Amino acid sequence: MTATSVPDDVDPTLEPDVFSRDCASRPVLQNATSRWGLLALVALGDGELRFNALRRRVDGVSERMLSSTLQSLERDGFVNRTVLQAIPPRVEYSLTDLGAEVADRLAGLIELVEGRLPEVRKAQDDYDAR
Amino acid sequence: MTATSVPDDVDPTLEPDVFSRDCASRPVLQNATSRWGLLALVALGDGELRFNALRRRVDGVSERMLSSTLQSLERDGFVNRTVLQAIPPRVEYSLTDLGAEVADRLAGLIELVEGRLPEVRKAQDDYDAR
DNA sequence: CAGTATCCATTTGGATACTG
DNA sequence: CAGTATCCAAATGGATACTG
Repeated sequence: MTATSVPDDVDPTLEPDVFSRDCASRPVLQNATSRWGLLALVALGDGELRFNALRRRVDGVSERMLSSTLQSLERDGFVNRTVLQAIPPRVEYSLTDLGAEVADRLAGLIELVEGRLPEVRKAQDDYDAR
Repeated sequence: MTATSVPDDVDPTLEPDVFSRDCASRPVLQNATSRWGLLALVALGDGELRFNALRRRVDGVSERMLSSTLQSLERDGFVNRTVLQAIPPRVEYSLTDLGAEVADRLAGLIELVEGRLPEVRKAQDDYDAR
């Protein structure tokens, strides 16, 4: 065994391991799977959308939360923000290549959960009945 | 067109649509993709674990959060909780069939994000440099 | 239209101590 | 060992009003 002063699970440049406390992938995953992040990514998977169109699609999201969610997704490289010079202002949101891959996986997850929802409801009813 | 007093996007028994505000799949997805729910599910994908073993695997989770996370996952039918009568007490956590399918998808998502982490870091640096 | 600013309520989450 | 109970700090999230 060789002695080392650099434990793998703290070095951010080698072999990311999400199970380690400080892994950089954790906050990225949280942005992508957050309440509104997940829905925004999947909504954009069907094509680019402007701010208010996206807000209508993601039913229930406030302006503030959609705005900050999109900023996080843009920062992580999942979403492109394109400002079109015009009056009134137009801003188009679209997925990057990476964002599209993430969105595909999330769409699969949603499809799975929606499809098995009766099973989930049953489990919930059984659990609550105890 | 036929008149109806039951809009599809509010009736919870037909065609769940996650984009609708009251869709029952939303809280289920949030439990599965929450900060600790995602890690617990994927950790259990490698085999059943006892409470403290799971806690060690999911680095950084508190007892309280792991406990409440597991309760949510059990309620939704993703996790089985088995109490083995013994002293000291033993409780085994494992995935249901549905939980295993969800965990597979989440593991794929994690693998994707970990693998593309350099790309994400680059995007973050570019964004922060503005 | 596409946000930002402000304020406030709710939720989440962590530390610690304790129990069967 | 496998939790629960309590307390408190911080983050999340919503409503509303306002701006370029």
